[in-house]
This record gives sequence, structure tokens and C-alpha cells, in this order.
Amino acid sequence: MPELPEVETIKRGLENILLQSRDKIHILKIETSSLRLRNSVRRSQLNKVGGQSLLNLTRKAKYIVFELNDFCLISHLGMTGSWRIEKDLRNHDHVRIFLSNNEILTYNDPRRFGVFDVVTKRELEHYPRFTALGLDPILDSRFNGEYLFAQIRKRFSPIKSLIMNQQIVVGVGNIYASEALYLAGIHPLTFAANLTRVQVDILVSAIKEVLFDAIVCGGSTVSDYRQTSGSSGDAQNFLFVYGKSKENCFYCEAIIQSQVIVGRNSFWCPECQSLM
DNA sequence: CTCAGATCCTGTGCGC
DNA sequence: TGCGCACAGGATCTGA
Repeated sequence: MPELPEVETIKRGLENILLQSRDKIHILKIETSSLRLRNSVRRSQLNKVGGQSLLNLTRKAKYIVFELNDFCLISHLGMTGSWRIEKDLRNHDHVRIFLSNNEILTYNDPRRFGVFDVVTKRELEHYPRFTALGLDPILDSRFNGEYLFAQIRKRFSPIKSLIMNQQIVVGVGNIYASEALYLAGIHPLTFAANLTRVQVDILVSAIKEVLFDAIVCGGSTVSDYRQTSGSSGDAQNFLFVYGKSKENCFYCEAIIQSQVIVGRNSFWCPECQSLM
């Protein structure tokens, strides 16, 4: 479900709810469902978070990290994960965090592609899922044309699959990959090694712009994504190509094309995006 | 190492 | 109305 802008929006929503009160909120206990997500949480770790305070929230790639006194909770939303504050139990609720303010913070995930983990702060420094991550286009100023060009200059796969590769650049998923390539005027099937340095510079700017604008809009609600508050995102109203197969290009009115590229449906304008 | 494809799941929407 | 199928915003594993 969520790409960088959606995860960032959810993280900010959780910040408003969990970190704004005068008294620090602490965790009473955490319960998990019997069905496992992509990982399984060590029960011994889970039992130690009782009494720990919620101190801070950060986003690492598409992960949300809840910082406690001695531990960190790690959450990846997969395709269909969501967090909400509600006492009622719903189908597909997999993690319930009972809070000292008498609220329950609940993780729901029908497809169970998400990750929920509990690690010590020391373990976080070498957390396996974090060690190979590429640069963050929003948070890390080292993500520039020089970096991306060096990463892809010898790669012979379609550029779209490489900007979705989290080991190169994090946060870009299937929607914003198509959108960024459209903005940059680059055909998604272009072999990465064929891109010029100038094109890569433009692509880097396009990725930053697409993600930044989507954060401002509160993320894209294509089917079921919701902000923590429950409201829809707004960015889906500003998409140019994603999901717009057979519609007219906003600028040139050519018919938007679509094709599965490395397993993911991809959208582009045949006039505005040239294949190198 | 690199790359394409399969895989983990459930829900939804479409065509018949 | 009901059924089967294709597809869905991600990451990881396998085998070529």
C-alpha cells in the first residue's frame, strides 16, 4: 500500500496523537494475533516493553520506528497495513498496543505483508532490514545526480525497477516511480545504463518533487490507504499517469500506455517520455 | 553479482 | 446473483 509519502503522513499523524500530550504516554502491554506477519516477534522482547514510554517517532525508508526508553518498535506497512486508535477489535487486527491514556493503538493488515518488530536500541544499530537501505530522497542531501548516476551507470535493467530498488533509493514505490519518470520525460523501459548524466539529474529532481508534493497532499488514497486520522490522502488527485491507462496525457493528449515491467504495472506517455 | 519471476496473503472488482 | 479470475501501493527468495 504505502510509499514514502504515505508512511511519512502516517508517522506525522501518530506523532500528533502520541507525542503531543503533556504527560508522556507509556505502554502497558502489547498483544499480537496468532497469525504471523512477514516476520515473527520474539515473545521475550514483547513482554519487556511494558512500562516503557513513547519518546519519539522516526521514519526509516518505508519503516516507522517508535522509540521507547530501552527498545524500539519497528513497523513496515507492507501493502495493506494501517495504524489506528480504537478500542474495538476488527478483522485483521494483528498488533494491539495498550497505552497509559486508556487508548489502544492497533495495527491492521489484511494481506499480512507488513513487519512488526521489537528490538533493543543497540540491536537497532545493526538491524538487518536497515543495513542495506539506499539513500532517502527527502531526508538525505547526499541523494543527488552524482550518487544515482554512479549507482545505475552499469545496470542493465529498466530504470523504473531501479528507482524502486530500496538498496539504491528508498521510498519510491509503484505509483511514484511512474509519476517521477513521467515528470522527468524518461520512458520506464529505458535501460539505466543508457541514461545520460543530465537525464539522471532531472530524474533525481523529479523523484524529490513527486514525493515532496505527495507528502504535502497527505499521500495518495488509491483504494484503502488512510491517514492516522482516518481521512483520505489527496495526492491521487494530482497523478498524471498512474492508473490512467487509455486516458489522455495532461500535456500532449497522447494516449497513456501501460505495461507490466518487472512484475509491476507501469504507466507512461508515449510522446512525453522517450525511450533511449 | 545481476536480473526476472515467483512467492507470501486477503479483498475487490470485473466479465461471464 | 454467483463464480472464477486478475489484480492490488512491497520485499525477499530462487534459479538462471
